[in-house]
Amino acid sequence: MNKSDLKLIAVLERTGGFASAQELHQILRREGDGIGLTTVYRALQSLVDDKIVDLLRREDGEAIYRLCGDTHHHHLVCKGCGNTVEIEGGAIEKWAKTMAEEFGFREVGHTAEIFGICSKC
Amino acid sequence: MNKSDLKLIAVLERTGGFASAQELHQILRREGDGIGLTTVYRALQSLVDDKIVDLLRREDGEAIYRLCGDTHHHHLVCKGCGNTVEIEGGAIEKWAKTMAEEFGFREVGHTAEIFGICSKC
DNA sequence: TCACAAAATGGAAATGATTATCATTTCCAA
DNA sequence: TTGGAAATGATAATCATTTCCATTTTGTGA
Ligand SMILES: [Zn+2]
Ligand SMILES: [Zn+2]
Ligand SMILES: [Zn+2]
Ligand SMILES: [Zn+2]
Repeated sequence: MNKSDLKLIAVLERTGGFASAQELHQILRREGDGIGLTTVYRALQSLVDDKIVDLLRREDGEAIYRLCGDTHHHHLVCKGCGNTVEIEGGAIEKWAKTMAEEFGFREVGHTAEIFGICSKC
Repeated sequence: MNKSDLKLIAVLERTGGFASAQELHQILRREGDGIGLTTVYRALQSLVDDKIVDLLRREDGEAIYRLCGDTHHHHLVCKGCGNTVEIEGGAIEKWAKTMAEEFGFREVGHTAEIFGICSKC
């Protein structure tokens, strides 16, 4: 956990929601921080490894990042404003386990996200 | 539905599982078909629009495609061999709907995939 | 405080998937 | 047959991400 990691955590806290590496880099630059894009990518990768931020993908495949709680969870994301709610996925966990057993899969993981338009939008 | 679309459907039928645009292009080229990469991308995009193929993403964000049934469903994918099972997600559908209602979201969609190691691997 | 190795940093170039252009070819209905 | 629309594919352009590498910063023992 070095200086750059902390900078990224700070900006993610400030912005909330998901943002891409490029966007986070621009924000920091705009604020006068001379951090390099390479360092932004490195810090984000490190934070993902440490499970401090979530990585998921926009529809076009671009990686987006968000500060997250420390427990396994899923997201409800607004396609309008990007507002995000962390939700708990009891039903999913059970479903994934059941399906995996039924078909004889092991070392099982899963992804599940919900997206729509929030009440404000 | 033009000639190229049919070629792509044919090769996807033959290979089964997911493959990237680049991989599908290589396969066709290897078989002597002079189809261009551009056309492969166009055909795949068109098939996705028509809901004839599924588009999902590798961990690195690369798009992968697979011929699929015509009803809403999810996937159980082997990380070893790529073998894929279409599964039905009743629990997910209910979960997504419930969560969306609880937080006042509308026009709701969702993604859910399970991945692991199949019994053969 | 000083010297020095390890870690961190950032700019530039490389990579690789996807998309945009555009000239040419194929289709097809009149 | 013919004129225009649709399809095609080579090439170039985009754009996110990674690699490389030289420089700077940091930490530590003498
Ligand atoms: Zn919203
Ligand atoms: Zn889960
Ligand atoms: Zn397998
Ligand atoms: Zn579903």
